[in-house]
Amino acid sequence: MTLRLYDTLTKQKRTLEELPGFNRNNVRMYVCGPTVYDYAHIGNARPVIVFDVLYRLLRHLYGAEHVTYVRNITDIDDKINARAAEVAAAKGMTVEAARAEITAATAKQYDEDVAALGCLPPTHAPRATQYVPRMIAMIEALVASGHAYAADGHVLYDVSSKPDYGKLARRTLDEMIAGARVEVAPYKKNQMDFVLWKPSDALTPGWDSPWGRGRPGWHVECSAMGAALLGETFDIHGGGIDLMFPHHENEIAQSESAHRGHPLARVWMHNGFLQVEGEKMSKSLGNFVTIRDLLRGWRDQAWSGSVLRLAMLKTHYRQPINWSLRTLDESKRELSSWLAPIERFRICEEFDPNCSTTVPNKDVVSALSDDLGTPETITVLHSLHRAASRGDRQAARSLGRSLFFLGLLKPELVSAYKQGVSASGDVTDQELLENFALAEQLKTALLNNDEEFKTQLEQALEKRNLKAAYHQGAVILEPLQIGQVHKGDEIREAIEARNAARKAKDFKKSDRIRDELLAKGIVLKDNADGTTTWEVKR
RNA sequence: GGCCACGUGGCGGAGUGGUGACGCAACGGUCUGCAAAACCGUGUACCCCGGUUCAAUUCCGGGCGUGGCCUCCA
Repeated sequence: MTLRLYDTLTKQKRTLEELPGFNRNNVRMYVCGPTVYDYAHIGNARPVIVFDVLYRLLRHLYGAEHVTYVRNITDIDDKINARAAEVAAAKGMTVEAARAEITAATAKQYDEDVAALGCLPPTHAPRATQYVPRMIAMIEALVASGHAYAADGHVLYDVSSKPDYGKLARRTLDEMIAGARVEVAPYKKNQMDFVLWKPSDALTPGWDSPWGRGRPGWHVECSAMGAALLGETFDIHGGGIDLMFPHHENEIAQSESAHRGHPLARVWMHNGFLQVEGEKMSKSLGNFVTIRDLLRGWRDQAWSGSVLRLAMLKTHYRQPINWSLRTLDESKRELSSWLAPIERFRICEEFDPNCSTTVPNKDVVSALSDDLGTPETITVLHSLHRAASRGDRQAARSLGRSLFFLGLLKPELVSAYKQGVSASGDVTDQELLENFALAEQLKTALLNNDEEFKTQLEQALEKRNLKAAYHQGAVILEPLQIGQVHKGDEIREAIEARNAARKAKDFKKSDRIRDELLAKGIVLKDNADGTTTWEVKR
């Protein structure tokens, strides 16, 4: 299987294995991670999910031990500093302590959010603060080679020192200057020169350097971390399309200049933007949605991380995506329909919940190998589902494995199946997903010591005849003990009474029972095998 | 103002120079006492105007619309 990926730098699909220097025993990917000063929003979720799928594909193609994935955490940043100054003043602590507190808490939240979306942890998640000496060394090298200059406490990259500056954004220096709308700092030689190092005052976190106490510029953080963990040239560099300029352009300039012209990445990948209900997502428009919001409940519904993930993968990663309730709802429907045969054939029992990967269907691999064709992948899943629904156990197995591979079927969900949550016969896949979403929320509540939210969720579970058991940070849902009076028993009794009436051909009575349940929002289904199941009316 | 994407049926969303992916919804059918579910089946879609071509939704040019970048931003 050859992997082809669209390279933003050359504007064409490249076959990874044919690129000079590619080594299948050492495949390296760098993706720009979050700046940790606030909750991650669903726009942030897109690259994380997209590149997680790529990471999984690379592990499958080349072996997990041969793939290194770095996703950094930016914990040096002026937005963070601004917030740190506020917190420091309010709590009477140093700015450095405040900065550390804010970034640690936000990074933890980020990890939880991303895990809920079914993403594997990257091989390395370096923090900028751990690499300041590397950054200083890189800046010194740039000054020494004439690509950078110190001025007025700052160190700036000299864009005129690199003739091909602008090659990623496909803009010449003249075009950039023509379009620029920013005031030019007086110490800059060229208008487009960007900061590698800037001075910090007493109220701003800073590190000692040859140019005085200061802090690195944003772009150099990624260049230094990438080089430290992946070497001068690596295979794939990813991120959102909005980072293409200036961030990635500047990374290229710095890294290539510091590394004797060696290219930074063999392939540059950029995911498209996300809108909410057709509008740009912004706090001022009031349509700003964080990952956390969605997992806790959005538009009066709890959404499982798997549903969000599927909704994100329905659109090809380079296309713009419109985030809407309708798409989420459809994703939920599709995912639950896929789970039906998996449950019926007890496919999950074949999986090892501790195994992070499993062998997917070959058509899935083939679709993904053509520039991450997730829409085509979903088509494959549908056709497997169709075959499985017709009774093809092999197809059900392949579907299950593929969903597992794609991160759409999580080990925890497998555990839930194994725990028999769905085996009682009166829980549908639809509900199972909802239960699972509750379990995920519960996990979040636990991690945040949010007792109120936890109690609220436990009550919601109780209404569904479930209770939560906690084992080493994992949440496992278990059916309530038999003997307790709960809704499920009432429904079961009603179903039994109705089936008795049906047997006696007293359809008037049986229909009345069904109507009574319907009035309570319970829909009955008489299955082909003679059993009767119920679900909550949609 | 400069640069760049995108515009496909009721909805989501692929793809292609010439027999209408795929899903959701809708409609018809099969099955079951009836429903529901499940299964089977059903669609004269490619923003507008020119051009190239035997043939364009697909290529080229122009227009309109939406969005992004040029400033922190996934």
